[in-house]
Amino acid sequence: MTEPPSGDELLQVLATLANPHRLRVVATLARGRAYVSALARELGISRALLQLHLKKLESAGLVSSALELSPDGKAMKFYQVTAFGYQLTPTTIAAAASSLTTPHARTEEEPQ
Amino acid sequence: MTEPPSGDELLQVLATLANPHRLRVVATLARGRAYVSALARELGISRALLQLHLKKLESAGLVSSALELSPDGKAMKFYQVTAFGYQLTPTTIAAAASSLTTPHARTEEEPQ
DNA sequence: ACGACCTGCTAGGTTTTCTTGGCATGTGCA
DNA sequence: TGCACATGCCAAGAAAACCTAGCAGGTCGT
Repeated sequence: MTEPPSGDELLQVLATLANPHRLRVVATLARGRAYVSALARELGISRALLQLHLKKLESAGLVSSALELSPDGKAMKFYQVTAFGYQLTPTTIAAAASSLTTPHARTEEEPQ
Repeated sequence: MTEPPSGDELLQVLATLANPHRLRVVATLARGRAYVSALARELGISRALLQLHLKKLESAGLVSSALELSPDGKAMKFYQVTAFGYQLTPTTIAAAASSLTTPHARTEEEPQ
């Protein structure tokens, strides 16, 4: 993204991409859209597993989906990558980290 | 980095940065080097926990350390960020994913 | 000797993530 | 009707990550 992401957004993107399956999903979709079952076959993983990974990728905004009807009437859900772009440097991380919502038990602060 | 990272390298970097504590560590070190105990106090986390995070960061090549002796003879381990830079786009991910060696990621040896 | 600093390690429990297998829905076609 | 294909969801075990508490070592100054 052109504007710097919030800490939480960056964290979600990083956590989402930090998985070999999801990395492959993004890589495969980068070469063209595909529907779930076909993608599962191409990647050699189960459909249930792929769906969970796609769910995470979509909730992180890295892929998007569109439910379409094939010519023979079957419902098929197509996924495609979004045009995301994140720069990972000490500086960009420093900027994002300042807006992290602390998941910290001890220093839990209340908005006064 | 300037040349495209391997899939495994990218995966390790992503997994390492996908943690709020480690994100804060990088952010803090980006403003200047620091030694472990001081960094732990500044971040408000235990030293043991910080050391584990620093270990991961260093093994991913995101920070580096140098053991130095303070003027009064105490050994202090200073950490600093490396000048890393990773671009995260569908294209760069597609390039990296082709060199992934982990469908089920079991590069660890069994404890015995 | 003691307290205040610095470092490093690890066993253990908790929490989160990952993965499988099953079951549900629906369509089209022989 | 039965088969092949598409979708979705969830329970529960397996695996990995996380964090704490406690141990060890060291130097310095009072």
